[in-house]
Amino acid sequence: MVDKNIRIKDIAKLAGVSVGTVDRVLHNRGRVSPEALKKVTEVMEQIDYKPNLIARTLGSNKNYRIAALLPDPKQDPYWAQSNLGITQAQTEWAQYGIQVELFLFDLLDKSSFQKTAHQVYLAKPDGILIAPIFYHEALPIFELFRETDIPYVLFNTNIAEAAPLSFIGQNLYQSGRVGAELLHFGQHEPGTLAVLHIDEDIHDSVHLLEKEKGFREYFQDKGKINFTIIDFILNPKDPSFNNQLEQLLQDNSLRGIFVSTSKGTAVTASFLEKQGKRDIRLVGYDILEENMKYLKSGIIDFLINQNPKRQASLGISHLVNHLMFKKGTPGTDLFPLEVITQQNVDSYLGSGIH
Amino acid sequence: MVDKNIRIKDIAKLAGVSVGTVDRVLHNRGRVSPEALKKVTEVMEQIDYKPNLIARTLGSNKNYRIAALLPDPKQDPYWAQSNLGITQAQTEWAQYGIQVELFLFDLLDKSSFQKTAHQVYLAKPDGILIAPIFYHEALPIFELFRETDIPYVLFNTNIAEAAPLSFIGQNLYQSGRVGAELLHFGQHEPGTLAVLHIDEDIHDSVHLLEKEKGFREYFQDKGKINFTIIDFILNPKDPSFNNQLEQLLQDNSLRGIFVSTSKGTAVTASFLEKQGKRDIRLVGYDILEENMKYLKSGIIDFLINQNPKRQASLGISHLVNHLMFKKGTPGTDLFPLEVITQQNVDSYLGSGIH
DNA sequence: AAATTAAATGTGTGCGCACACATTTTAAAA
DNA sequence: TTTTAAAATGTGTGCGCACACATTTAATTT
Repeated sequence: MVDKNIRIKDIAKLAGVSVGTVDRVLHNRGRVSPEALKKVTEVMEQIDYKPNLIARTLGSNKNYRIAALLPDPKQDPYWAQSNLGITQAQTEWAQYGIQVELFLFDLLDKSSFQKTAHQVYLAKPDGILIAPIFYHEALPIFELFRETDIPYVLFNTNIAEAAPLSFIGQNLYQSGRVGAELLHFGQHEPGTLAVLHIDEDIHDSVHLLEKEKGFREYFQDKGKINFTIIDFILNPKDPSFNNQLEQLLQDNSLRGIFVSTSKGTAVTASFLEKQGKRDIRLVGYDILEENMKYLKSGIIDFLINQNPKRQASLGISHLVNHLMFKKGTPGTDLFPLEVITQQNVDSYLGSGIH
Repeated sequence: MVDKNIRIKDIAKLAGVSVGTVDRVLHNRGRVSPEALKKVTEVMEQIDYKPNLIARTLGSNKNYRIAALLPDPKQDPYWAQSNLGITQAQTEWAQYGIQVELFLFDLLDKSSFQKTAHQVYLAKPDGILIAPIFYHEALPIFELFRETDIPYVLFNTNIAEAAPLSFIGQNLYQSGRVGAELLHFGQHEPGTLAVLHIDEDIHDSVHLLEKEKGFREYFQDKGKINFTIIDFILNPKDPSFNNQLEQLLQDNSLRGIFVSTSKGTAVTASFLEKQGKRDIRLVGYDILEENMKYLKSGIIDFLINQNPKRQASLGISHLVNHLMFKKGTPGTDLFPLEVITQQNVDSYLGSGIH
């Protein structure tokens, strides 16, 4: 038997007050005399009290409702992954009185985002997880959330002005640099490198351009002037989409393509396969079913994993930590820029936690 | 307010017995009549009861002692990382009455391993985390542990006959394949590829040869006969060590080197730097301080991260889950084969969980 | 049938905390 | 000074579970 951890009761005894008073000081609920406050804080300074989070949760037997606001998973396999992460977190925390309500909006419709966000507001949840992919529409929503003092966690897309409880995502600039590095690696011949932003909507152009910035600056820093970098913003729904890609392939000095979106990666890979262009290096995003197929067949060379599933599940966990355990959460949680190859992709599929 | 989770009390009411009886059934402590047992199990089958793990820990207010058996962290930065993971887990769980005792042995001395393992046995801990790097010496130790019914978790090195609570580590064969892939990538010229096993002791030769097997089979599967693969087992303490490496570099068809150990990676990188050989691709293991330096300067091209820190901390967590929460743990927890590059290495340093 | 023992079942307490509520102390008003 | 209100402090209960212990019931023995 070793020295047990210090309890509230111990602090109370040391300070010569009751547990109630200590409790009031700890949670600054007021109704404490200056003298009592002084005595308790003095003890607290000497002893480093770590509340038993397990007992805390049990003691305050509350039920929390968390709202998750994200694009409809049916529209995009990327968001389907995010949704999976939320479902996973949901079942994990269900037994502790945490319920997660899904609020889905149309990926291609800004007004749908606004409308659904308002529904979240009206539902008055205890915490919110949000993927704010529409910058301008999101700003007033955050104002709303702040008014009601509901803590909110951002994931996937960061918005500087949001001031959330925490942001979970990746460093997009650095992500672009990694993409550049992977395209550049072992390329000895000079030539052209293309950056493709393939999206049905231009909503997160800022988002994508951040990656491109990193991509370009990588080469600037390397001082490699023997590569010409070109970029395109393409809409796969556009009738001229295929033509545009074909035109790109006309350039037979084309060495590699960096696609900034997960969906675009599969589209480009499919196109390259049909054209029989196996010598052009392709770097894209995320371990989606389709991407994995092309990775294994060698069309895609590298994927950068954004880990949407874990981003979402960790977002819920952060809210739970904040609400239930009253634990501090990191302001920003930047995920590693995981490089996925043909040979290591399977090792990423197994365990969910990593 | 939603439907709360089912409690033991609820099951008792449904089965028409007392909570004590349900408790006895749940933990099969015996002293239950066949009829009562039947009634309870019937209810249990209909209702899927999930015990409140939080209340469980609080209820059985036990203190657990966990022993961690691993090489002395002072001998090797790799094991220093493992040790860090243990320290981290230690502080995380300390407030819940979990204490972790370190048992360190000499990395180069098998008898030291045996002796220290015996000390662990005599200490009679409630759980054991062990890095069984000496195969033959470890086998009888496991026998001992099994006799006393102390649960033990293996990390770093897997031993098929060990039958542990769980193993935490990586698929070494696949790791070798990833190494091969990274060496092969973008190599158009035929030439020689070297596999280097650099270790002061040959203890985990099996361990290392598994990586080499994966490495070789990668090329066999690709049908690439334009690469000659050679391998060396080297001891950095050997006076002829430098000579042997120099001889290797004589071969100017040498395209790349795959080093199977983390320490060996730094040693090789240092050698290549001194020789001014920047055109030879180098793939090694782990984000150690020294390796990072060579990665950033471009001597090392890729590192495969074994994540010793997380392996160790997760090992402790698994034991805690087993002992304290009575949760099931996965029999094997294979970590992803993380590919570390110049551009993504920093993203791995920040957050500890990932 | 009463006494003894064993098996089965039920009850009560505490883990550390949060929070409602009771009680005491102090200050302000009558 | 007594009454009333407000502020400060203390006490008690429950969260869900594990586990020790008390009680009841059944099976043996005397």
